[in-house]
Amino acid sequence: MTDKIDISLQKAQDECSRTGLRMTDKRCNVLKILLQASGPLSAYEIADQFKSTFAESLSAMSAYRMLDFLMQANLVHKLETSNQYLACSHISCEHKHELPQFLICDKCHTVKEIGLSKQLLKELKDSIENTGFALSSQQLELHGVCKGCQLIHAD
Amino acid sequence: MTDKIDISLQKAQDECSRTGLRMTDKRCNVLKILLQASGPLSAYEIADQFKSTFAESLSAMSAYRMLDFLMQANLVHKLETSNQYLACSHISCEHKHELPQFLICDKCHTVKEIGLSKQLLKELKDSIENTGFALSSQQLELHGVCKGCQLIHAD
DNA sequence: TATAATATGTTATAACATAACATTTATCAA
DNA sequence: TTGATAAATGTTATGTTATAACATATTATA
Ligand SMILES: [Zn+2]
Ligand SMILES: [Zn+2]
Ligand SMILES: [Zn+2]
Ligand SMILES: [Zn+2]
Repeated sequence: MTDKIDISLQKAQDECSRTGLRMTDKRCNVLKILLQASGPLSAYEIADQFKSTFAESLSAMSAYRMLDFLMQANLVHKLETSNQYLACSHISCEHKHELPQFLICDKCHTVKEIGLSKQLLKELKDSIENTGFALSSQQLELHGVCKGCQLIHAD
Repeated sequence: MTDKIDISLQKAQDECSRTGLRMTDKRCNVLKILLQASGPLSAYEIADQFKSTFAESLSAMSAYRMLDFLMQANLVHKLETSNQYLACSHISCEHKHELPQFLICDKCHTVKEIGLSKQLLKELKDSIENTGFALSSQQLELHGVCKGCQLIHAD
């Protein structure tokens, strides 16, 4: 049985072939680590996990370079508010996002990549661009407390 | 003539007195540097400017502590996407913000603290909280290119 | 195969942030 | 006023995140 991670890796490979990007083994394994991770990881954590998972060295410097590649390929996002990296949730589906949006739980540190309504995003975009400011495709990072943690830490 | 910076400093003092927060000379001078700055500054830049402006030492460690205080007092904001600090634009007015919003120009690095409409913020908040996620008062940091830079760097 | 371009390895260092403990200054009860 | 306490600041060390610079290896392609 091929699981979701394998499907995502295959899709990532295919997409890179199609667009002429070079998905090397190491880059693929960095992506694999992020796909398997239960939450976002720092570049140094990724390098450490790479070493223990694949019994192969990877310097933090290399991790940063591979993350840069994966971000350019839209396979990985960086959380700018926490300096961590995560695999895009939409690799295995066809869903394309112009403006990724993340809900970050400050208790358990899980991150949910959500899709706000087109309507709402349009209003937000219009409202900002009316001031003359040209938005680059930047993401929304919203912090708070997830459902699970609200139940646990009810105080 | 008392300028806007002096008014802001006075207001900050008053507000601290009222709420029992201790606004020391050093803290006040850190705020002054941010009020005078043409853009957001890193903690280390603040320490450097403090030294040259007031001919008095300030370690980066102290700068961080004073920034923490000023943020708690809602006089200073931190840009989480660039690790920089700036004075709140609304010290001298009565305007209170629950969710500060920043437009950050990636060319000239100026930052504008804006106020999106209550209506739009409510829609955004509702839309997120419908997923069960409880937003903490987090800010929006939106990157792009400001009006001025669009004219200059038209390419 | 020779050449160039790209990817990765390696070392050093810059930039951002916190920990831990000492000293000074402010607050307040006796 | 003074002594105890708490808060602020000084100081040093260290942890964390990120980039620079140059060497070597791998891949593409002419
Ligand atoms: Zn995504
Ligand atoms: Zn949670
Ligand atoms: Zn503000
Ligand atoms: Zn600009």
